[in-house]
Amino acid sequence: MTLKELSEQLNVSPSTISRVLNDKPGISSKTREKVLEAVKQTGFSLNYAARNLATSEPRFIGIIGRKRGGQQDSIFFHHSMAQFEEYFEHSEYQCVNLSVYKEEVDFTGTPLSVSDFAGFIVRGQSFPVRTILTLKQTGVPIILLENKLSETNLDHVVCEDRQIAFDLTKHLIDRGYKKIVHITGPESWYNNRERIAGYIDALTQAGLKSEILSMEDTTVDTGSEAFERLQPNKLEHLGIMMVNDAMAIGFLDTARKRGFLVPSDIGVTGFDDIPWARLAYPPLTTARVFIEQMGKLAAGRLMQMIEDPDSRPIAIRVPGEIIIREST
Amino acid sequence: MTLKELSEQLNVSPSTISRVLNDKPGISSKTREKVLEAVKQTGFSLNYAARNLATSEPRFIGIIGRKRGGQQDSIFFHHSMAQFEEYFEHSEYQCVNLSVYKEEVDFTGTPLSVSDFAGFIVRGQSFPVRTILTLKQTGVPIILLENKLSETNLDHVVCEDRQIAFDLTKHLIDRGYKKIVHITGPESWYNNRERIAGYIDALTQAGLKSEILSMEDTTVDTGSEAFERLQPNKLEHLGIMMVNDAMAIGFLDTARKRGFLVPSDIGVTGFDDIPWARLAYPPLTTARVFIEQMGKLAAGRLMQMIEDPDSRPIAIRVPGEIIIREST
DNA sequence: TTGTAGGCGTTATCAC
DNA sequence: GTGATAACGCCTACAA
Repeated sequence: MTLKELSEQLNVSPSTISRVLNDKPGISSKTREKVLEAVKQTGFSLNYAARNLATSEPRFIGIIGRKRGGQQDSIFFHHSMAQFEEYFEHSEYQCVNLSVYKEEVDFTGTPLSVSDFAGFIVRGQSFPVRTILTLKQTGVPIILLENKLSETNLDHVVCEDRQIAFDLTKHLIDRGYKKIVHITGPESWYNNRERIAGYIDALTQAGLKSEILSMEDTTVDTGSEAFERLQPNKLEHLGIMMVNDAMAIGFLDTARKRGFLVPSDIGVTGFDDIPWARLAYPPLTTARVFIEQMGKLAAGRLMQMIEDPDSRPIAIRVPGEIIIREST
Repeated sequence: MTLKELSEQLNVSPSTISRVLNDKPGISSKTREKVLEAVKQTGFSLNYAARNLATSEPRFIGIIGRKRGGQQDSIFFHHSMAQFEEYFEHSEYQCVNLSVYKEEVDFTGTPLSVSDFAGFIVRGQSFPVRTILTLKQTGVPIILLENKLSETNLDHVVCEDRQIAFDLTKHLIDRGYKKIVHITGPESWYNNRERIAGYIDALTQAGLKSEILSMEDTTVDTGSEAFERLQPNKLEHLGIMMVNDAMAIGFLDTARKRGFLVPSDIGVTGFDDIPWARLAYPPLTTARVFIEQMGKLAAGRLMQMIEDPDSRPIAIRVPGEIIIREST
């Protein structure tokens, strides 16, 4: 059904209905109610295409992340996606997931183009800076979630990576581990760099020497691999501050297979508190990151940016929470 | 840039460019190439809204599932979503996730309406039949993934739930467990019913008595709870055929805490082979379900249905693969 | 407070 | 083979 058809039924003009449906002023409450009632009865809804053609106001929110095919990302993906969708549900915006396996966001051959987007949420680390900068040049508001760019001023929502890493490291020190190693992923990722800084802060404060092992990725498998590369011996009484839970769980698994006792021979901390962390054996000491809250904050801030395109970029930082279990 | 603007640059009419871009016949290869070249140069792309308004051809694929807030769903969600998106990437269609917490799909207040959708993929179990039937009445092609409706003939992609459940149960019998219990979720879910059938098939064949415990949900927590409800004793030499991995992992965790040895006191099998199954302690015997492949099949079949709306509904069934680890 | 008319960018139909 | 023209359904001046 079209506006015109409905208007004929109601003996009003299409514009009147349009005004009611767009909450425009200057309509008598009597007609307004009559229209609203009829809309409800008939289940009428405005045609997106026609509407967008007339106003050229974009109605989509693009959620962008890089798919890495790994399992460790799926929980974060799911939880933050759910927050975005919930936030924009029944708003005038529709979320669309634009995550790609490649390094570029590419609309060719796609029904949508950049001009259909009111804003973008860019999730996570594994995106080249160049790609984000290209996106920025479109002029569409962008907010980064779990990332931050030093190259340019972009709104972003991150957790207090550095502080949390500091706290975790300090916890290992307090537990009395002799040598404390940090195992991390690519240093091109913002949060890895921050966590390294927090680790070093804590060691420096305690007068200990730092040792960092960087892996190519941050999966369960690279966690296992890290154990093999490290070749720990029990006398070292090692404390491991892992950059995330998935790696920590892989590390724990291999340590157990090699006959190491956790936490007595080696202590391990994770980062994120994914649902499986408490089910690891032994249950993983880690830091809870409030990803749902962060997702909601990102969506809310993006909405502000859309409504007020001139607002200056801000940083939103969400604290974490250390959760001590039996792996330390 | 608009078609008209581009046409002025090129000294051809808008219709000509439109024809080229839509692969219509009746264009000299010279003009065709000239246009294609200019489009590439300028990065021009057709306006979705205008295009849709003119053709009224829907360009969206709706992915529908019910969000349950649990973690156990996220891996399946992520993996199948990734397959849909990959399949429709650079097609004329755009995937949109319409998953909801409620029981209805509701477009009110949303920029999109039913008429924007070329097809729907309905994922998983936790949707009332009524909702799916309502959706069906729109006339838009629908395919069910990991579900099947006896109420009506709908295309669907499922795994061989019954056969796999049979194989898992048989494995427990072969391992010599005395009493074999099946722990499942709501019987309103298609795959739970199928798995129960497979379990009973195997027990009947072996001349054993069945015992089924149904829980409200199929999460890690309900897995733990199932252990408490069952109150096993070691003399029973129990084999547990769990309806999924998450529950099995919860069960294992609690069993260990209560001092039970797996697999000697109790044997446990999962279902799905989620990435965490091999990391459970002990590593979980389970059945691998090829969710990526199933997602791709669903997308492909939906595409066929869109192209040929009269094709008769079919069932696609994908076998699983038993993976024996140390929990049995 | 309400109605009328023109235009948004594309496609389809018809004419050349 | 190509160009003109009329829709598609909605919004927004402007008119009443």
